[in-house]
Amino acid sequence: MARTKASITDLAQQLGVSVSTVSRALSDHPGISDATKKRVWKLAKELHYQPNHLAAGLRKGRSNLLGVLVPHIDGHFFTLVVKGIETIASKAGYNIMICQSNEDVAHERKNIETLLSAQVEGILVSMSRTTRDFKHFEKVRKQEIPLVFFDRVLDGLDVSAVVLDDREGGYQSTKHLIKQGCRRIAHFSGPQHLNIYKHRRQGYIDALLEAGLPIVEELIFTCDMTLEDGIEGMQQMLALTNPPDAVFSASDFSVVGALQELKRRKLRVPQDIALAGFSNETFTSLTEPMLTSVDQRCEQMGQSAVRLFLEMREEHSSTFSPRRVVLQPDLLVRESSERVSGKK
Amino acid sequence: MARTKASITDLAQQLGVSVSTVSRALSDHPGISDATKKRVWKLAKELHYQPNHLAAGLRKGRSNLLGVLVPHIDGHFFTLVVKGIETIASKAGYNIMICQSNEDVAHERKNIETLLSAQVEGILVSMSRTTRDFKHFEKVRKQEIPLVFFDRVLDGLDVSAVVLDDREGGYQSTKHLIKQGCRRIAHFSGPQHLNIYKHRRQGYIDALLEAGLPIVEELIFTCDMTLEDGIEGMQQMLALTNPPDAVFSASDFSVVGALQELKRRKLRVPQDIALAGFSNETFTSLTEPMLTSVDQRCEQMGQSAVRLFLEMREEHSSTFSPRRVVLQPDLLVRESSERVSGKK
DNA sequence: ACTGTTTATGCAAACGTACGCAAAGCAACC
DNA sequence: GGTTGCTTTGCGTACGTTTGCATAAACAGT
Repeated sequence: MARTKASITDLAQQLGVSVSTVSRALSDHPGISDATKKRVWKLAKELHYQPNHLAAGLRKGRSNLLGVLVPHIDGHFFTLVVKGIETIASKAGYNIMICQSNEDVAHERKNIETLLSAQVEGILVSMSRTTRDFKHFEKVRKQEIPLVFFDRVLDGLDVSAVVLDDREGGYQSTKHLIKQGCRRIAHFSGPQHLNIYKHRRQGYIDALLEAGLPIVEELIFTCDMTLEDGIEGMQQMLALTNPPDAVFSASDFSVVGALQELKRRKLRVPQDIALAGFSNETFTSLTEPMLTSVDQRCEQMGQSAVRLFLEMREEHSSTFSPRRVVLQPDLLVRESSERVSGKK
Repeated sequence: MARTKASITDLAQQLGVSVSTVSRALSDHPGISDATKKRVWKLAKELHYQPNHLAAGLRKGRSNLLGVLVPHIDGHFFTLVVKGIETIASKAGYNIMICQSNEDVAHERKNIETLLSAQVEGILVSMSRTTRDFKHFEKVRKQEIPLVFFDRVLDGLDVSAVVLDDREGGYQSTKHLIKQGCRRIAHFSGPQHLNIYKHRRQGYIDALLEAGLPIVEELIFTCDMTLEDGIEGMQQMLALTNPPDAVFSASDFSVVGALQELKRRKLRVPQDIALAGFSNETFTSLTEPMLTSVDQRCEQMGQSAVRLFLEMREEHSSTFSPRRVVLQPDLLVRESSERVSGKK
C-alpha cells in the first residue's frame, strides 16, 4: 500500500494531532497522556513506522556514531579489538563505522575526512604503518571530537591512547627464557619506527641487562616479521659461530618460521633452542611444540578505547587532558620454552 | 576562534553570497563561475569547513550507509568477509555499519531495527545460529531495502544470497580422499539445520555413492565442530571394531582435534589415517603435517555480496527478482591427505 | 530596440525530527 | 468569579543541505 516510508508527520495527520505530540509520544515523554501514546504507538506499528536517525541526529546535533580506523581488518589482533569496540559501543548506544587504511597514509587521510563528514562523535584509530606525522589528526582535534589511539601511537604525542605495555611483554618473555637457563637469547624485531616493536626490544634489552647478560648485536635480527622472515632469521642465527640457545620473537608468525627451520634441521625445541613469540595467535597452541607467547588483551583493548572515548565525551573540552591506559600483557608459557620441567 | 563548526550558511554569510551558491560551488556544479568557486573553496579551507553527511543524507534521501550484520567478528571467516565488504563498499562510496548478533535471534532483531533507523541503503547479513524464521527480515523487504544474505541462509527462501557451493566442497574433499586410496571415510559434521553443514555432508555422501562405497552411519559424527569435539569424535572412531582410514571434517578446528588425538596414539597421518578439513584457517598450513582443507573464498564472498547489493539498488523494485551467487570452493591438498606421493 | 539564449546567482521549500514556549482545558481553592 | 496549578497539546523554528524554479545580467542576433 504505502510504498513510501511513513514519517512522524504522516502519523500526525492520520491521527489529527500535531507532529510534536507524535514525537513526544514516541519517545515516551511524560507530558503526553497514555491514551494518546497508545493511539500513536498503534498506528506506528500499522504503518511500519521507522524512526529516522539521520533527521534526529541532525536536530539533536548527535549522530550516535563512533568511527573506527584500522590498518586492516584481517588477522587476529584488529579483529578482536574491533569486536571489543563493537560490544561496548553498542551497549552505550553507539553504532560503529569501520574504515581500513590499508597501511597507507593517503587512505588514512581520506578515511578521517569521511568519518568527520559522517558526523561521528569520536574516532578510535590505530595508525597505518606508513604514518609518520600527525597533521591529519589535528583536524579532528580542532573540531573537538574525542580522538583515541590504540596499540599504534606516535610516541611523545599528547593524545589519549590505550596501549599494551609492550616493554613489559618483552621483558617478561626474555626473563622467562633466562630463568629457563638460556644465556644467548636472540631477538627478532620489527620496524623500529613503530612503538610496539621498539618497546618489545627495549624489554628484551632490559631483561638481559638485569641478568648481567651482554647485548649482542648479531643476535638481534630486524625484519618485517613474516613467517618467511622468521625462516631467514633462524638461518642467519644458525650460521653464527656461536648460535643462540633461544629466540624471543616480537611476532608469532616469525617464530613459526623459526620453528619450521629448526625442525627441518632436526634440532629440538626447546632443548636445543627455546622459542617465544608475541600476540598469542590462534595457531600458537596448535603447533608442535605449542608456542610460548604473550597475550595482548586485544578485546580488552577495544573495550578500554571505547570507555576512554566515553569519558572524554563527558568532560568539558577545557578541562580536557589526554589520558593513557596501559594494559598489562599476559605471558603464556607453553612447551616451546619449558626446559625446566619443574613446577612453577 | 570559531569554536563551533562552520556550516554552509556561515560560508555564505562571510562571502556575501547565497547558501545555494555555496552548496553548488562545493559540489563543483557547472553553473557556478570559477571565480566564485575558488573563493568558496578558499574560505572553506580556512574555516575547516566539514560537510554534514547527516543533513545531506536527509535532504537527498540517501545515507551512503551499508549495514552489515554478522554473528560475530572474531574468527577467520567473518573477518575476511567483512574485509571484502569494506573494500568494495568504500570504492562504491558507501560506509559500512557493523553489528554482531552474537548468535542470538533477539540481538539480531534489535540490530535490524538499529540498521533501519540508521537509514542504511542495504543490509548484508549472515544469520545467527539460533535463527529459524524470517519475520524480522520481512520488515526490511517491506521497506524495499535491498537485503543480501551470505554464507548462512534459510533454505528454500526466495532471497538474494551469495553462498559457497558447500556440497561441491564436501564432494571434492571426499573424492580426493577416495582417490588417495581411502575406503572407509568418516565424516565430522555440524548442526544440521545450518545449510552449510547439511550441504557439506551431502557432498560427502554423493562422492561415496558415486564411487560405489557404502554410507556407514557409525562413521558420521555430528557435533558442534570445536577442537574438543574433534578429539572426542576421533576417539569414538578409533573405538570402532573397524576404524576409518580417513576423516573428512566440516571444520578445521575439529580436524585439528582429530590430529592431536592421532598423534597422542602415535598413529601416522596420512599413512594410517588421512585427514581433510574445511575453511582453510590460517593454522592449517602451520600444523604438522599441514592440513588439507577447502578455501571458502571469504573475501570474495564479501565482495560479491556488495556487488549484488549494488545491482539490486539499480533495479526497479517491481522488476526485482532475487539473485543467487554461488562461489566455487577451492580444495587445497596438503600433507595430511597425500598418500600417493605421485604427481598430480 | 526587440527577442532569444546563455551564464551566474538567489529564493524558498523541502527532508524528518526535537524542543522551548505558549495555550487550552479543567479542577480546585479561597 | 477570579486566581492558581496541573495536565495535555500545538505552534513555530531550527538543524545543514539540496534543488526546482525564478531572476538578473550579459551578450548575441536580427
